[in-house]
Amino acid sequence: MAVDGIHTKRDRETVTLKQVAERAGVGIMTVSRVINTPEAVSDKLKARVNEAVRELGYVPNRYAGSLASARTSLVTVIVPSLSGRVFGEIIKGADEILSPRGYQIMVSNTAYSLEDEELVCRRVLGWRPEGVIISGIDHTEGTRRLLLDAEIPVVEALELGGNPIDINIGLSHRDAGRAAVDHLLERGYRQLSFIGAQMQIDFRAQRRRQGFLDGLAAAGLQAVHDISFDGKVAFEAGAAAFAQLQDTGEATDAVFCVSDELAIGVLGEAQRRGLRVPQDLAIIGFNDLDVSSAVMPALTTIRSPRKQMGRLAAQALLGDGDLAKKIDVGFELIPRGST
Amino acid sequence: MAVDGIHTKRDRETVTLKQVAERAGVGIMTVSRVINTPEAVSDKLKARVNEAVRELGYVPNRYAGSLASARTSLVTVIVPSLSGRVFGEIIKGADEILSPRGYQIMVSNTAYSLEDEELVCRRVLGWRPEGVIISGIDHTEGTRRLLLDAEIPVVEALELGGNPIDINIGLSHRDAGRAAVDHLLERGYRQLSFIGAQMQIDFRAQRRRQGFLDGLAAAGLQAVHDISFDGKVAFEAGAAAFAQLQDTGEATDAVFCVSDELAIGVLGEAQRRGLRVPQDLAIIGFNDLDVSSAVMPALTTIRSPRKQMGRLAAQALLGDGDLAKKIDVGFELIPRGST
DNA sequence: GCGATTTTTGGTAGCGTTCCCAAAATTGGT
DNA sequence: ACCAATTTTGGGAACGCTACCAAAAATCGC
Repeated sequence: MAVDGIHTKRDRETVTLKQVAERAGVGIMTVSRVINTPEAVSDKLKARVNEAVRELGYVPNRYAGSLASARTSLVTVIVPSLSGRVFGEIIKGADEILSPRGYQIMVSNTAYSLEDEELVCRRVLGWRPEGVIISGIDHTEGTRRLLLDAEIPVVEALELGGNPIDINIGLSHRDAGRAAVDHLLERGYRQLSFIGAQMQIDFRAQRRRQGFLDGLAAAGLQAVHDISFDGKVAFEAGAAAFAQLQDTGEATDAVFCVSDELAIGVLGEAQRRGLRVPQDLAIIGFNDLDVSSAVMPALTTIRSPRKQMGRLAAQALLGDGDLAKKIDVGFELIPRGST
Repeated sequence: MAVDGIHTKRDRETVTLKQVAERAGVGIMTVSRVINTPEAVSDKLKARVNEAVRELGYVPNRYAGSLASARTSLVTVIVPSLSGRVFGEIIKGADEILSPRGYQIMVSNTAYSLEDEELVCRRVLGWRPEGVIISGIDHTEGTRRLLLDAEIPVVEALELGGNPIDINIGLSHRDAGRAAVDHLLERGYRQLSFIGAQMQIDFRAQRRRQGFLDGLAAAGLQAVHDISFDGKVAFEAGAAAFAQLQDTGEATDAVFCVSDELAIGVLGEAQRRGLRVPQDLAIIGFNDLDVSSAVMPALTTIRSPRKQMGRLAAQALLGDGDLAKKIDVGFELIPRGST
């Protein structure tokens, strides 16, 4: 309990191994062993040491330990955003695997900027992680260089493709976009539109859009509207984009939204305007958020196994089994009421 | 790039200060200065050193640095869950303040268990954080002891009350529950019910319920239903709980849900059963998720300033301004279409 | 009961930095 | 040009722990 904020001096007398050793009347190494390899210490001393540890409230200093042993038990996860529901699940999946194995996760976010990613990467490598999980396959040359030089396993997660630094786990967002069109076409819709947001910074979203456009082209069609909303991905953004689309342009009978938030916003706005979904307007999203099945009609969407990707990424870092260097986790189109 | 998973030996030849110093033809301390206090080094040497740093791809080792300086620039945030939207915002708020000041955040989760919290706490203190943000005010004696002994600023966030370890930032969940009843009563509803989930482990939810019951009692009323769903907080849980409530019990004309997820689930189920909201049934939630304003009718709910709490917690750790030891961030009841 | 193993314990030398101080180089005044 | 004051540079001793090896204690076989 400090009186006023963080203090920087070495002013708190920390309890060290040596103090515990003195208190227990044993050598310093014995204390170290009680903590790290208790099976190598006699029961008698172990009891004495544990007693001293408890009395003094000793907590081993990881910096000293890691410096001496060159092991950090740290894995860093680099994501574009801390707030999204999407990345939380990746982190959770990875943590489920890593925590029980004694690894600590350190999360850093890049705010969807490749330059920031490089900065973050450099900063984070100072913590000498034993593995890195990083989002996406688009990085600056500097980032690639840093990661390569670190000589630790690196998993690029979420998207498949490019020239992987090391291990790549994800799915083809292009194929996902394509699957969305195919589904809409199959259902008989022909006036298709696209709604995205923040498209300049989200490469995966760009690829979903591209897949969508390609699919349309393959069917000899063109997008009626191809909107990228400037604001953040959010429910209101979807509503606003759809309002704009309806007010200014030609009629559309199906919309592919780059994410479920937008799709649900579109759904709300469409209903407000008296459109019947899916009769007058079909809507398909991407992500399968938990809300997506709760809205009415439930949203047709494409689910990516996010938590699974986190788990696989963690396992790949640990060298579990003989996981491939490239894992396509695929995606699943979930047809529901909105199409 | 490692061939197969994390390797533990000191087998990768790391670039150290010394190597950079040799390369640049300067003393080791000069390199250290170029990195930490560049203004104290002549331009000539600075250039030479930076060149060497770049050529060798040197990244300072934080373990050595922290061990020597007794500064870690680390702040840990302990939350009950990694997946919820709620805690992500706290973390984000804290990160917004701490990142620019050069602090790294380390997040750990307790899975809503006080015992795990103590374990997590002990583990995390090994990283010698310069401050701790921990969720809630309920902790084991051991946790309190650990945190007290660490002699670092500790912020207990999210809820106000108890006997704070150090700094306490939050709101009264009891008052929030109370506000919910008052609102419903004022709107003329009299057959009030409560729906919660995972109530045994979520102390804040318990207090909201208590406030609700107290408010009812104060008005000389009793809850028609008082349900705690066993599963996780989720949309379907709300739907299931409401279905159960409708099928088995007396009529209710208003429901207070311990969280918006449940409330939205209730809303969906009510509509499916042909109930008009808010005429036949009023619904009020807690949290004000982003979906809550997107559903139809929009959900009346109670908003807590989550991101703000994260920011304030971070500022309190930094000793910014002269923040009080106890900050009530309050809450806001947002009346919308569902009541 | 005694030497040969085997198990348990402890000392010492780093790990890669920063802090503290002293030495060297630069600057300024006259 | 010389001395004093100032700025810039570098050396050595921590920081708290683990790896490695040697010493001590316990165990075993006969």
